[in-house]
Amino acid sequence: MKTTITDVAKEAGVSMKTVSRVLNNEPNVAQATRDRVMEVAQRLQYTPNLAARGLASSRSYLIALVYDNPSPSYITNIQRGAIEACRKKGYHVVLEPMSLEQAESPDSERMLKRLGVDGVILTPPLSDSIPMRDTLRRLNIPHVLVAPEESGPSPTVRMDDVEAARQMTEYLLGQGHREIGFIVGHTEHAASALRQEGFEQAMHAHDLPIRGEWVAQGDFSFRSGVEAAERLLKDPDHRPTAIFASNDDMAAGVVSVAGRMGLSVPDQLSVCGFDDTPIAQILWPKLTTVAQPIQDMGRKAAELLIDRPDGNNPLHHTLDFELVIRESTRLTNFKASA
Amino acid sequence: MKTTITDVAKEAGVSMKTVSRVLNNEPNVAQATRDRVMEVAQRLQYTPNLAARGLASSRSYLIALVYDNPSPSYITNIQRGAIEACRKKGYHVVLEPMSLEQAESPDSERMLKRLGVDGVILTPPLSDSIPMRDTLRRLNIPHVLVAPEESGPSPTVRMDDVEAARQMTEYLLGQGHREIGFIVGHTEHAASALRQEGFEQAMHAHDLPIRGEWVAQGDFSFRSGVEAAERLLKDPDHRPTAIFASNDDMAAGVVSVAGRMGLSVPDQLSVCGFDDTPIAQILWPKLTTVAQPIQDMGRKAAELLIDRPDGNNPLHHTLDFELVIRESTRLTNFKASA
DNA sequence: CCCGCATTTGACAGCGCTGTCAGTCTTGCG
DNA sequence: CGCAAGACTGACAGCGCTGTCAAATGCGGG
Repeated sequence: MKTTITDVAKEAGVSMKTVSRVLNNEPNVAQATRDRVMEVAQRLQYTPNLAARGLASSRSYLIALVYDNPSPSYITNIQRGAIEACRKKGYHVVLEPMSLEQAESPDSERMLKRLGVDGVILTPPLSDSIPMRDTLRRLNIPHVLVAPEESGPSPTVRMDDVEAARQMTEYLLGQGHREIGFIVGHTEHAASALRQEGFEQAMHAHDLPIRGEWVAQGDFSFRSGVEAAERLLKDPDHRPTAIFASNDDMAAGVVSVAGRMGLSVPDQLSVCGFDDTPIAQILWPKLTTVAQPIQDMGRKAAELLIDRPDGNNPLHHTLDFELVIRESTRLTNFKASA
Repeated sequence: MKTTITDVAKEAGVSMKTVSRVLNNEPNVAQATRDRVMEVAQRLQYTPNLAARGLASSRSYLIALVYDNPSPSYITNIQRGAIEACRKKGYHVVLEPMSLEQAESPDSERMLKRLGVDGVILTPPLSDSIPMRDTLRRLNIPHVLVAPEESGPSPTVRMDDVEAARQMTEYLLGQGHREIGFIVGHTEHAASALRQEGFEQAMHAHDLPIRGEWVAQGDFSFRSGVEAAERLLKDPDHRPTAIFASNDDMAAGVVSVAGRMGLSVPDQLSVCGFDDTPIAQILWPKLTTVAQPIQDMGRKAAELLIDRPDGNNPLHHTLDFELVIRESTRLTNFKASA
């Protein structure tokens, strides 16, 4: 037998509406009444019915997480953060994975309308999709982008990819490396270009050339890291002393190739990644990388959706990253010989 | 402006109820009427409102995924499968992570009641929690356990952990290994004991002793794998020729320790894991492991929840695993010397 | 002691849909 | 040709809650 708001109202000797007010923390309820209602609700184990609430108030208390991200650790972290924020406010997270093509087709519109979610969190690369964003705007669904760039009018939660890549490169330079290979990420992810940009900024700042043969294209997958590394390291007489991969999976690929080639990491080759996924700590040697505040981004995104900040608050939020120096990078040997 | 069922009804010249019938695939609608309604619904881009539906029919079209699982790849796979099944039937997946303690506290009850989900998928180790299962039964919420054992009246989707571990051990034995170390998984997971059981069955079948000093306790984490491996391999004069870890993360720990000790895998030490997580392919050498049909389990679980099979169908479903032989295991060298 | 205002409370409609049940229209068959 | 058993359709109530607006209450100053 479910307890309804009517039961609570009767038991507490007030109207349904008053109970509703108490439960929604609305003002203009006498403290005594409030306490009494709370006590009764507690005692009767009353739980409001989400569907009814949603129907009456046209809010669903549902936040959709829309993503097309193959990295389990990335999305579980976003999920964790979003759920954490939602829990506090009585919201729930529903999952709506969606390929880029789907997202840009009319399908996506139906899915979103049907559920009637109160907000949508979009993660890369969907957050870079203009059609997707347009659809959301047209449907008038509040949304927050987890995206590397602040583009357009939608609120964004981001990390400074350029700066992070710049600092990492600076670190490598500080370790004496001059011959640095770079592996670019998936072209569909806006972050890829930004990380590359950061890398190039640092190189330029030190008047170092960007050599075409030491920049390889990858796609964020381990396999692509392997292939890129094979290309970067194929000439024994002319190898970079360090390789900066745009994410950890590709860095793992580099480490793997180095191992196969008998190159010791970090003694003969420094390797660093980006993201600080679990693999960074499992790899041997442990990977130097950039820790993204992914969970915080998920949390922040959900918070922005729930307590819809009024115009005065900033639209875009940049969270802090952290360079994590582990064992896969070290002072270059070749410095002395120069 | 939202289109409601009334709009469609008017436009099609039928009653709301008939529209409802068409949309829910109920019988007893003339084909001509059905077609006309469908056409209109399509044209008006009508999408039923979930909340209203839920309120009227006391179904929410929501399936909750309740989990307390630290492995991103495991839960994303379960998610993938569940979502796939839900999509087909117009259901959605909401995430309710929950620690074991939470699950066994009254908190969980409120969360579940509040949402009013149509079903719950429970993954290990929550699926082994009696209080959690009791709560669900008491609340009369249909649920499916993704669990290694068929215990109790709740439908279960599982994999035969004992048999898988037995076969993997048989494989090692077939490769000539006799001195096999085993790393047990997290004690809270029922699967741990089952995998150990499978290992022991195979050993017994070959009249081989289970040596206490070659069975180490782990907790499914990389770190615990490292510690276990250090213990298993500490005596240079008395080492196992193969180590069977109860999951891939721990196996990765073993590989890492072997590397540090200068033991070549698989030449001097064969290592195998369990689960076939992404790391198994990233590791060098690639890990021999057991591929669990995790995504299929998620799908199956959701399907069972949605098309509530009547009593005649089997309650418990066992899906097939697969031994994945990669590069981390090989014929033992020591066989010849014996 | 009464009035105006702010605070607190409640009555009621209705959100968009589906369950129930009664009504109408076919059809098959004696 | 008539009638019962279906096939099909619609009217209506109401799911459990909140928004609106009106009513009641309390309080301080004239």
